Amino acid sequence: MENKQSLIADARREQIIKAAIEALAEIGYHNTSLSKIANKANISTGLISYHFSGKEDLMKNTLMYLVEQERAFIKGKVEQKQTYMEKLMVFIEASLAYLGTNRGYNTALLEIVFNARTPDNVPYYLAEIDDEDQLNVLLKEILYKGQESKEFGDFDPQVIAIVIRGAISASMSLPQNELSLEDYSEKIIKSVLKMIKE
Amino acid sequence: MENKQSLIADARREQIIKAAIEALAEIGYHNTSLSKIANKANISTGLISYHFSGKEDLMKNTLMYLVEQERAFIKGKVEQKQTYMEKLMVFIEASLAYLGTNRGYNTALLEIVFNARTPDNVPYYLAEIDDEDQLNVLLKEILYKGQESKEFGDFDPQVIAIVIRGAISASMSLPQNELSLEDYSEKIIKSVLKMIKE
Amino acid sequence: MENKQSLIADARREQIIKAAIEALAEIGYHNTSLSKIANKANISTGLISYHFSGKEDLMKNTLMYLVEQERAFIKGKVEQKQTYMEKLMVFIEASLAYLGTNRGYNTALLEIVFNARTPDNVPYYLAEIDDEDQLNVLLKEILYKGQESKEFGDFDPQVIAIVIRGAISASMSLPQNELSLEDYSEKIIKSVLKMIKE
Amino acid sequence: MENKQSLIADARREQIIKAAIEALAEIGYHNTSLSKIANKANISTGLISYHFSGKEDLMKNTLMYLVEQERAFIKGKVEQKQTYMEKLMVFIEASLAYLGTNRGYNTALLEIVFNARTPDNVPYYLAEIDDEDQLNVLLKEILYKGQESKEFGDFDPQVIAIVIRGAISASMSLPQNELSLEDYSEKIIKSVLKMIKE
DNA sequence: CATGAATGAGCATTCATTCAT
DNA sequence: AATGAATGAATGCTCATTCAT
Repeated sequence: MENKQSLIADARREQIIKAAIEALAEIGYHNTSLSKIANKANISTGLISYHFSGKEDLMKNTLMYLVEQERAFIKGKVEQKQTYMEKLMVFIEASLAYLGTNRGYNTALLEIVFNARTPDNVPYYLAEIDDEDQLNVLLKEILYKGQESKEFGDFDPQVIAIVIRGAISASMSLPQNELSLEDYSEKIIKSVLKMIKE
Repeated sequence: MENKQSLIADARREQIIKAAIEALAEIGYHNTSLSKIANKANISTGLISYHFSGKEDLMKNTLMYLVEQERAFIKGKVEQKQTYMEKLMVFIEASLAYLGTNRGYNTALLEIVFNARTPDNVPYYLAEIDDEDQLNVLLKEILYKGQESKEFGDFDPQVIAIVIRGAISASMSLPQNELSLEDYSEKIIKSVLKMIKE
Repeated sequence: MENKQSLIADARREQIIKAAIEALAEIGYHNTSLSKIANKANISTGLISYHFSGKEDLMKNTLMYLVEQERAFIKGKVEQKQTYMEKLMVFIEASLAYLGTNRGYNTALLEIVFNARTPDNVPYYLAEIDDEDQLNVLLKEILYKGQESKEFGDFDPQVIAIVIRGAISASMSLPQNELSLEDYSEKIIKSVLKMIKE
Repeated sequence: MENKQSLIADARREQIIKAAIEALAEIGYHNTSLSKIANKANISTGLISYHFSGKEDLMKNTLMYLVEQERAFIKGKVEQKQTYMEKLMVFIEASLAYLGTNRGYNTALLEIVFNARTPDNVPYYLAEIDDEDQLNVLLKEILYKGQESKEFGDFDPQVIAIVIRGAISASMSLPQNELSLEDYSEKIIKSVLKMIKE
């Protein structure tokens, strides 16, 4: 019985989260009210408050959902490769591809990260939210092990990780007409290789 | 007469903008109301509406102010150098230094860019607001002319510009205790040099 | 269940409308704010916005309510009469009586008609709001059928309708001490009869 | 010196009043703010407060101006006629013609009469504003003297005056496409003659 | 006589949240 | 589990008025 109810509850929660993502992508964080989300999900406002302890809780859960989607996609691609060089290349490729194909998800994520704040008013983009960003952990691991296995040369993995992730994020502000995502991907990889080469 | 009055108005506008920056940095865009700004500036809410046509107008002007501060600082440093190699290095150095010493200004800028929207609901971070980001123009110029003068090797200036600016932005999320800004700056420069070397 | 809830909502809407009428009659349209109406109804301001989409919507509904009250009263009296002559006389009589006994309602109606504007800024008193004024339709019908049945003589029903309704409206500005409503009613009827006599 | 200043002041007052009339006709009383009037007149808001003791004072003066314009026009026409019958006919004709040619003025007048209130919150349309409406006095005089001179039959001049003025006011809500003002004028006169005939 | 800076109150509206049902 | 009625606070904004210059 509890199981069944829990299933219903879980489905409801996901339904609400998906409605939230849609709203965030379309109208942005600060126009996204609980009642607009409720509208999109065809449920009552009160029901959201029943399933989430408040707006902040909903946003935190939505963010976790979005992060998990991206992480799973990229991790899946990386695990299919053997060498760290390949893993690194596919990490960059997959990251850019995910951003390219899931504009809405990415917009929603940005809206939350740059707008939501913890109860003590720290913005998410500065907060050391729970466990350290898992994609960063993955990337640093690739770089570190690539050095250990002598595939890569000498560099500070933490710094290079930041540079790579910066380059990926920056792709968002690419002038879309001048440079295709594929070209950008290729060129970024080439540049990164120069940085990590022996 | 007009001059004097205009000076008063200009001073007021700057006072309001500075109060807005403070508020943005402290409590974030979506908690920053006109009345909180007015409070900080010790003036009435209505006076803000008298000097700016609305909240959006105030935010746009605040953004312009912030961008101009940063641009002036960095451009000043760059112009003191002769070779493009030096110009590039000081561009990165100055950018990171500015971010390090003006956390509040940078936070305020981010809050606006990622939260404000044009009247037709396009977020600033996607909108092709006014002329293309002037710092980007400056950076691309350095890279381009450095290639022409044979100081730099072969690469796509636009892509490298994005990577560099991504690395600079990403410095914001540096784990502050593990790596000093100076170290980061040095290491970034070293990595960048690898990318642009002949 | 739905029925019960809907009844609650309907009762609330009528309560709000009645509070609006009171406020309009007492302090006039442009001093009648939602919060003053809320105060009169002992509810919160937000609740008005919950039941009506905005001030204009509330005013439109209030106007419809007022018009319907008057129409129902007069139409009821008219239907009790057989000949068109009698119908016409009772139309005038009832109109004046309604105005006399429901000063507040009539004031509220005037306040709305002469102050409210459609979203495109057309005043209600010029706008071809919904169907043509139903009382006018009723009056013109009486005049027209009275001509057909040879009870009345020859005249333009539309013009006479305007004159009659003008005379009724003008009663509002009667110097109340010099001439009683009953006397006025009687004299108006006598004059009107002269106009429509064969 | 005083004379010259007074002339300037008078011109200023008229300029402000004319700007007010324009604003009232275009956007209605409740959207007409002092600053919008000031804008139209190309002067500062404060100057209006200098020449009029407040918004109510300005509106009262604007109303007086409008009433005087209409009164002068109609009285001029009436005085050119000799018999009371002719005077009556031209009174109606001129009233309707004035309304037809001065829509803006008439709209402004309505906006004031139905929106402005005395300091003790009595609406102008109910207030026994200063001297009794001068056009009403003129009309009653025509009717009364016409009876004395045996041109007209027996009726209550006050009641007939109200009816006539009601008919004139009602012309405002004439369906403009179906009936021309000239036709209406002619038909009204014919009907009125029936009422006052011996 | 005229300006423009400034105030403070009031406005309609939206929102997150609560609660009885 | 779910609804919809209700609250009270907050928001951006406009306004009539005042006042030093």
